[in-house]
Amino acid sequence: MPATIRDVARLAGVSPSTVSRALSMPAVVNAVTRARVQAAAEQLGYAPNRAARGLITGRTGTIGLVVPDLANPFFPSVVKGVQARARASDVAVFLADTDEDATAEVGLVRALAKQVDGLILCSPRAGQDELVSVAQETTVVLVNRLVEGVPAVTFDNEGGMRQAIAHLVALGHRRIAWVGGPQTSWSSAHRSLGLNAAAAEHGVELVEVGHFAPTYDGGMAAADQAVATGATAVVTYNDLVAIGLLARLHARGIAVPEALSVVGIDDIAMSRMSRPALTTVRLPKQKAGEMAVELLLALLDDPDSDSRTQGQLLLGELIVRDSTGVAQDPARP
Amino acid sequence: MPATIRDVARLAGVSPSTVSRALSMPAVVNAVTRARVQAAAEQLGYAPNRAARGLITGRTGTIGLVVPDLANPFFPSVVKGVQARARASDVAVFLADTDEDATAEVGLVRALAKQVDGLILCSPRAGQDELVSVAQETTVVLVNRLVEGVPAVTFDNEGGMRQAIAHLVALGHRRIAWVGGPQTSWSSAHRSLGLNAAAAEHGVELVEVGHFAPTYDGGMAAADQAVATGATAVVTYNDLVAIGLLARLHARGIAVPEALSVVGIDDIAMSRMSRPALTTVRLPKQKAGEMAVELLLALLDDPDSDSRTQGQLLLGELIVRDSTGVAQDPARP
DNA sequence: TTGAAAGCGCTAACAG
DNA sequence: CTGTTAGCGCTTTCAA
Repeated sequence: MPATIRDVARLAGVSPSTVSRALSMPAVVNAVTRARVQAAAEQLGYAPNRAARGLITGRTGTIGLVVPDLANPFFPSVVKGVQARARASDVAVFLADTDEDATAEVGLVRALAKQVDGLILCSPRAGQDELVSVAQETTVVLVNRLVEGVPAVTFDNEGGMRQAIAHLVALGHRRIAWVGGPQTSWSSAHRSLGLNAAAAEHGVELVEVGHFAPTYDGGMAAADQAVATGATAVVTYNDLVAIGLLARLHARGIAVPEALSVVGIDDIAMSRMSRPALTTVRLPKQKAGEMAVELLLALLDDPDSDSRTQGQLLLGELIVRDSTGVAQDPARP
Repeated sequence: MPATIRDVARLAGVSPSTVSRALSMPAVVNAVTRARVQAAAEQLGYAPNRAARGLITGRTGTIGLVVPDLANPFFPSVVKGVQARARASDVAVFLADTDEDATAEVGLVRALAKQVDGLILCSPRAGQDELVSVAQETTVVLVNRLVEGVPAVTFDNEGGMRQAIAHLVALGHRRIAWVGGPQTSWSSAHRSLGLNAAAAEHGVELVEVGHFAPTYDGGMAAADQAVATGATAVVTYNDLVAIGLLARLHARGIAVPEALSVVGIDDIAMSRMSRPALTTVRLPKQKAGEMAVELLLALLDDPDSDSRTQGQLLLGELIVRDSTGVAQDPARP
């Protein structure tokens, strides 16, 4: 039986409204009354009932976070960031995992929307139109996805790919393969763009070897095609794919980095632990989660804030490990 | 401006209470009225306001889930299970990550407790007394931790260890090392117990090499001591430790499984991907999450249910991969 | 600066 | 089976 505001009021010898004010607009009540109220609240271990407050303010103090698959190590990092930042502002987080099901995602989002002040959708699989329509009904912040008119926190895919190419070119690679992610993936498309642009700038060849699942098995599947391109280096859609690719190369006896260099993207914890350790473009995943909350809270406080159109762009950082090395000189085979 | 129960009532030409009943106790209202109400609700896209409902029923339709560290691949699996099962019963999940901070954990749990119907604490780091005290204030289900009088879903550590030992003994190992987890870890203690019992039964030696962080780095740190025991096989606190240990063994040029066999516990996704692939005891992590929700909901419906005392014990399953092999015959060195 | 009163949206008695 | 009434705990006018 938790204490109510009336219990506090009675104990402090004031009215409930004064208690309410003393606690949420302290500036507006007399210092000594305020002290008395605070003491009473303390003594009773009073905490306002959020449901009751929400009923009247229309705010729940809760945000929703939707991710495609927690088993993908990319997402727990983002979730941690969201959590941490949300807690700092005393907002609770509803978490939902869609299991990579774009259809279920939309339903889930709509259901969640009614219970929260705002939503963070991380790498949503839904179509653009659906996202726009959801964004019209609720305050939404996207992470790792850009949709016209919807606020978002994204990674600088182009810049990251530019760094990867610069690194490989510096090592002497002249023919580089790209193992793309899912056909519909927003980030895969942008990574490809950045790669092509950077390759063109450096005057090196970029060979795309199609689309694969963003998983270990996807990487296993992609390996042989990557090898067949004759490239001396491969960049993959993400680290999981790179690690799968590494496994298949090992099975085939193809040495990394001696015969083929491999670069991943994300810098998940596993990348450090792979053999050889994986060169990758680190994305500030946790930071992205934090910024998404920040943006969402700002939007909630001031819906007309121009962050609505702007969003945030987070830079990636090239992490060089053992999976990239010097290309053989093609003149001396 | 979402539709309220009065909007629906007006459109259906009935009173708000009838709408309420038609929607939450359909059996008790006339079929044709019910149909009319349902149609009206549908048409207006009506969804009951949970806060308002909670205010009166005292139920929020929300449970809290607390984990020590989402970055540890064990936990996302549990979370997925919790999610899935909770969604099936239309309850939302508040997720909190304590960052392995036992002190913060208690505060977080207490704060969360006021906003939810019940709590699931996964591998809590808090002390036994604190857990008991929390359990007195709220409905709590523990996962992967046993505390007298608090309902729990746990894994059969003893049984799992028995399987691991049986496997190693069958391969000819006679001296087996155990790399323990954190000193205060409930599961580490029980795994040690099971290992010792099984070793005794089989008449083989078990050597404990102390306590290490339950991480990749912990495994790196443990490797040399494990080797120094002269054991031909090592069982580690968890897969992450095993994989770190594998890395250090590789660096030292110690072949696995030829020179040393390694067994992990958990079967995280990474275990399949390690080189060599890791033999491990698979724990039904997702299942544990599902069962925890199930138990919690049962307790919520019937607080006197005797599941309170019982809890659930989930069995582990030995998964044999390449990291275990036949021991050398000590007679023929 | 404080109190009284009204009401957020819903459900639970209690009549009818 | 259905409507009326009251009230969950809180915030917010409106007066004092």
